[in-house]
Amino acid sequence: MTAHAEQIATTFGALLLRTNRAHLYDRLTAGVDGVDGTTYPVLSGLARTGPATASRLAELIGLDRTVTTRYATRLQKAGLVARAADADDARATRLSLTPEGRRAVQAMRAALGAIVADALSTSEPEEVEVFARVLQRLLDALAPGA
Amino acid sequence: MTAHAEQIATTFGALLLRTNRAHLYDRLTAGVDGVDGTTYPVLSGLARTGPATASRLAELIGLDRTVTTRYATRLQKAGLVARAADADDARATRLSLTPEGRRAVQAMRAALGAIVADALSTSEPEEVEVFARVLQRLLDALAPGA
DNA sequence: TATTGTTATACTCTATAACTATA
DNA sequence: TATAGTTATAGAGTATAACAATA
Repeated sequence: MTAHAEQIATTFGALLLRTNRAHLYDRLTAGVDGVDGTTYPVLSGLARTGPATASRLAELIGLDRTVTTRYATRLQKAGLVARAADADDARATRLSLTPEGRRAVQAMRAALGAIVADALSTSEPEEVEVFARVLQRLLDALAPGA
Repeated sequence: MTAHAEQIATTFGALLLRTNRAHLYDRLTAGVDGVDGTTYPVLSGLARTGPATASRLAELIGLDRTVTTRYATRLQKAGLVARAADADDARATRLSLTPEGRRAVQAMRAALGAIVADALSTSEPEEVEVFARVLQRLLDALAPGA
C-alpha cells in the first residue's frame, strides 16, 4: 500500500511536469480557433459554471480577476464569449458562451475524452471504472476547492 | 466505458489547472530550504537520472538547457547541487546532488507520498493497486517521452 | 562545423496597484 | 466604505540569440 503510494506519487510528479501539461493543452486546443493553453481554463470554466461574472469565474478557475477579464476579452474578440450587462447589479458584467464558444468547448472535451479513451484502451472496463472512482477521490483530497 | 473516459477527462482537466499544480508544488517544497516550484523538477530529475550534464538533464525534464543551468546554479548556491568537470569531455559539466540535496529530495518524496497515501486512505488496497497500474499506463500514453 | 555551458535579451503569463462606476 | 470591471504596471518563468571553449 505504501509502496503503491510511492509509485503513484512518482507517476504523478512526472505527469505534473510543466512540459507534459503544456503538451496536453496544445493537443486539446490545436484544432480550435481562438483558444490556447492560457484561455482554455476560462472557456471550460464558463462551460462548467454557466453564465457568470468575471469575479465568480476567476474564483472557480483559480485565476486572478484581472487575468480572467483579459482572457475573456481575447475570447470575446474570437467570437467565443459574449458580455452582457447584469440586470440586478449595474456594476457587474455577465460572461457567457456564444454558440461558437459552446461548439469549441464541445470539440475540446471530445478531444480530451478521445485521448483518455485511447490511453485506457488496453485496460479492462472494470479497471477503468475503479480508476475513475479513485481519481475523483484523489482530486477531492488534493484540490478541496475544485 | 466512454462515460468513464469523459468523467476521467473532466477530473483530469481540473487536476491540471495551474492553480492545483502550483498549490501542490508549494506543499511539497514548503519545508525544504532552497527549493521552490520552479527548481523542483531540476532537483528531482537529477535524483532520477543520477549525475548528468545540464543538456541531458534538460531533455529529461522538458526544460530548456539555459533554464536548467540557471536553476542548477540556484540550487548550487543553496548547497543542494554540485558541479564537477567531466573527465571525458572538457566542454561538459557534471551536475550531481550533494548529500544535502539528497536529503531534500528524500523529504519531498516522502511528503508527496504522504499526501497521496492520505488521499487514498479511504480506498481499498485492491483499488489502489489497480489505480497505480492504470495511472502508469495513462502516463505512458500521454507523455511517451517521460 | 557542431556541441557544451553560460549569459544577455525578449516574450509570455500572472499578480499587484490604481482608476472608474455603482452598491 | 466596499465591490465589479478594467487598465497600467511590475514580477516571475521560460525561450531565443549570442558568446567562448572544446570536440
